[in-house]
Amino acid sequence: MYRNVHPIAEGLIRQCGGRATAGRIGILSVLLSAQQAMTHREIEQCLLETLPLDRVTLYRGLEWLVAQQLIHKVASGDRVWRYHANGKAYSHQHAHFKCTGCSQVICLDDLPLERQWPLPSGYRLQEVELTVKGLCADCS
Amino acid sequence: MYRNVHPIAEGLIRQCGGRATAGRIGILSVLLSAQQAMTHREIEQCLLETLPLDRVTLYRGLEWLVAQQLIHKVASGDRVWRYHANGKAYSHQHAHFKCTGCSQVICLDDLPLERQWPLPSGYRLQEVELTVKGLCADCS
DNA sequence: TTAATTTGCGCAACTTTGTTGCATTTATGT
DNA sequence: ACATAAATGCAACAAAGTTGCGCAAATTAA
Repeated sequence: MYRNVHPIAEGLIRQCGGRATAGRIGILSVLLSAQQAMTHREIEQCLLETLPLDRVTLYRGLEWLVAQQLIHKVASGDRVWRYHANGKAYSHQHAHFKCTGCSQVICLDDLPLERQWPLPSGYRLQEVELTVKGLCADCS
Repeated sequence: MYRNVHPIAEGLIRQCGGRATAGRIGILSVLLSAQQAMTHREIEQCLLETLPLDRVTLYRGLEWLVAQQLIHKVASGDRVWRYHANGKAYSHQHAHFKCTGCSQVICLDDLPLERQWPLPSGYRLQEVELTVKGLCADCS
């Protein structure tokens, strides 16, 4: 399935001036064709048959892709990072929904985070991390 | 400093019908007199001289206090739980601010979380986790 | 096309955060 | 003070993530 996006992934990586290695292309392809944010584990599992990568390589690949802003990291409250490809739709700040049933994480684009958040005086806002938890359509 | 709150902590624990052990009283006292949410590490460090607790005991003490709703857990995106005493002000859902400079976490009571969050149809909301990141007055 | 160089990969070992099982100790009601 | 249920401490384990280093592969230069 996600093989279709290989050329796209490779193009994106080359545009960043980085080496287009099998690992990076594979990782980015998985994330590009994923519907939700994925954990390190899930990505590893997904690549297991076609491209078995070392844990460390996967971590470093993800780290690099985040640095290039091709993907972004999501902290969803269970001490595990999740990763999601940055489509045009996701280049801005956005909230996430985490299903307490199946643990899947999706992006909520409709939630406006660019509003004013009242902070104590002297405090400066940099980023807003909003995770709505609940049950998805399948689990409820 | 936090010795003053020992009797208060003990009272709160007894009200829950739990054993008033030195460990629980110590942990709750630290959190009651803390200005921000604290990590397991910070609490351990804080008790080191007066009441050196086993790591596991501390984890279990915190777990119990959370179950009794005397304290609450905060997930602040760095894979580390933080704990904060539940004053009256904190018994409702509220947001947190995490300083990207000094990593301290404070509670933001003014942010209304009880508003409507637009979710996909079929999705049911359970809980909202909102962390605003930025620089605190000291770090900016 | 080949050689040189830079960059990424894989392995092993380590760290941090948190959990589980079990024997011992302690708080509390009688 | 005594019995007992519950909390503690120890050891071992587990998951997520990081670091160092030699080797291999992707670019670049020749």
